[in-house]
Parts: sequence; C-alpha cells; structure tokens
Amino acid sequence: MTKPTQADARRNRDLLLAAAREAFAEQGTEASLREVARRAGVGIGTLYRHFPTRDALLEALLDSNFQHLRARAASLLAAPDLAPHEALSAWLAEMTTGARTYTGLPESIMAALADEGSALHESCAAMRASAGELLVRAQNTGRVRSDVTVYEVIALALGLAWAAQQPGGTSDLVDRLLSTAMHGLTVAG
Amino acid sequence: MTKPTQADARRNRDLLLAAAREAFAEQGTEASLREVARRAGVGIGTLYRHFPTRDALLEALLDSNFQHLRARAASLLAAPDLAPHEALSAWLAEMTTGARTYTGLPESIMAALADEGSALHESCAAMRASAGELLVRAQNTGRVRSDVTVYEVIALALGLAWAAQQPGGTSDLVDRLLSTAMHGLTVAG
DNA sequence: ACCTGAACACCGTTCAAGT
DNA sequence: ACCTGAACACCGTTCAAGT
Repeated sequence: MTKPTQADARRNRDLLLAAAREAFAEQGTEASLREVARRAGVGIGTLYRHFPTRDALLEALLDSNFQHLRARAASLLAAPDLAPHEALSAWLAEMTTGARTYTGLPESIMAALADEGSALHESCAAMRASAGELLVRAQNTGRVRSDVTVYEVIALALGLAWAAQQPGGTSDLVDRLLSTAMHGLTVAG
Repeated sequence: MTKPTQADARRNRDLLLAAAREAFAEQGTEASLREVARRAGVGIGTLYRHFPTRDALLEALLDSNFQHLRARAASLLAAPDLAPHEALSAWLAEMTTGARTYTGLPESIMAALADEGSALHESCAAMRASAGELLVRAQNTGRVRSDVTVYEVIALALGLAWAAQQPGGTSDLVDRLLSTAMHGLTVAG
C-alpha cells in the first residue's frame, strides 16, 4: 500500500456521503455511523476524520437543501403577485418537505437550533431567518396573527413534519396538518 | 440466601417502577434499561422478567395517566355548560400535558398506536377513542371542521407536544401552539 | 497527511445456573 | 417461582501504529 493521496481523501469523503445518504434514508438520522463507514468501505476512523460529529455529516449532506430553501425564500419575497401569507405558507410546505428527507431530521434541526456548537447550527439559524422575513412581512399585511413568533412557526411546522414521519402517518398528512395550522395562524378576511 | 418469595417479587416490581420513573424523568423514555435495573438494585434479568419490553414498563408507569384521561373525557362529554369544541380543546390540553411527562413519550405513543403488538397499544387506542368521541360531537355542532380525522387531531396534538419538549422549547409553547391549532380546526362563528 | 482497527466503555436481550 | 449475571452482538468515540 502506498501513502494515501489528497485524491484518495476526496474520494473517501464522497464515498462516505453516498453511504450516509443511503443509511440515513433507510434508518433515519440515528443510523449507526459504523454502518455508514462499512457501506463506504472505509475504516471508522476515516469517517471521524472527515466528519467529527454526526451533525457535520448531516450538514454536508443537507447543504444543497438549505441553499435551496434560502433561494426559495428570496424568490417568494420578490414575487409580486403572491400574497405574503401565501408565500409563507408555500415556503413552510417546502421546508417541511425538506425536513422529512430523513426520519429524525426534524429532531436534529430543533436540537441544532438550540445548540450553537452544532455543525448544523448556522444552516438552521439561516433557515429560521428566512422564516422570520416571510413571517414579519405576512404579519405586516394584517393577515397573519401578530403575536406569533418565528420560533413558534418553526416549532409548529417541524412538529407536524415529525408527526407525519412517525409510523402510521400517511403521505398527505403534513399537507393537511399544515393547511390546518396555516388557517390557525391567519386572521379571518 | 433463601428462596425469593412472592412478596420479594412484588417488591422488586415496585422498586423497578420507581427507578424507571426517575430514570425516564431525567433521560426520557429511551433511558438505559440497565440503568433502571441498577437504580432499582436488581439484576437486569429481573427487569426483563417483570417487564418484557420497554413499552410494558411504560404502560405500567402510565396506567393512572391513561385512566385519568378516560375519566376526563367522560366528564367533559357530560358537562352541560361546556361548548363541545371547548371540551375537545380542554381534553387535548390535558392529553398533551400527559404526553410531555417524559421526553420521547409522544414518539412512544405514536409508535404504539401503529403497532398492535405493543404493550402500550390498548391504552393508546382507548385514548384515541376518547379523542374521537369529543371530536365527532364538536363536529356535529358545526363549530369544528368536518373533514378532520381523529388521527389528524392526535398527530397534531402529539406533534406540538413533541416540539415543546425539544431543547429550546419554553414551557408555555404547547399552550400557545395548541391554541393556534384549535383556531385552525374551528370554523369562524 | 491520511487511513486503519484495536481498545474502551457502554447498550439491549437472552438464558444457564443458582436459591 | 424467582433472581442473577455472564455471554453475545452490537454501539460511539479515541488514538497508537502504520503508509
């Protein structure tokens, strides 16, 4: 065996990400990291070298999702023909869809929001900021209750996403619950 | 050491329940069962003899809670001066309070509802039945949306209970979210 | 630099051996 | 009957030894 090159390292990183995507999809965000390393055909130490925590792995895996959510918020904020409360509603639908990518992800996100040390914190805080912009604008039109906080909206949405991914949940459950929740957030008019 | 008597067995059962209550309160429903046995001062085999599954232990621990919820539903259904949708709302508030007894309990309840083999299934199904009676009556008055199912109401309420017990959640969060959710379930009038 | 896997301290669960 | 704890097959995480 020759000394590992930088290209080997890069390749191992990619193998680990692919393996993690598979394992998390099958078993949720709490899937065994040993199992991930095994699937990647790599030693467990190599996994820890590339991703020192589970959240670091998750962050790398979800990067494009988070980017998409930020872009989507910007585009919804700029859409001229969309009522602000409907923009909020549309964004929340996409956010919960993303949060249901892996079983256990809503929990990881809630934890990362509260833990500044998490590798997932920055992305989640940015997500919360997007929700905040959409929420405030919708509240300013008077169509969305003014006493609701961003945290409540996020917790509500992730709570529904969580419920929908429990065993027994149907695929349309999130949409139905979210529609109910949005109705609860809006003011008659 | 003499042969263990029936009284010893009974005593061990009580020690295990007290230890489990403590451990679950501190660490949630996924607390180590070895830790529970250790706290009870009993061999791990003894825990498994008395409670063959984690859900069996949980069921014994929550028995009085479930009984209380059933009684409460009956009493709310019989209250003459209470609007049916308010009875539903009041019961859901108590249900979510119960579900927040231990971190992870909302998840255990959702799982038990879907798994007929769980030792917790019967109690949870009875809980769902209580919710169903209150819901149907409230729907018959026209004040609660008729297209909502019991499962959706339970999932919604447990989702909010789950969200409120994640790190970062405040103590009044459930009440606020539940009030929003109830508003979403009701029809203007 | 980067990779590996043994080592440590834990789990859940079972079951032969004890009284 | 009831209790015990060793045994088995797993974890997450670290770190000395290898290239």
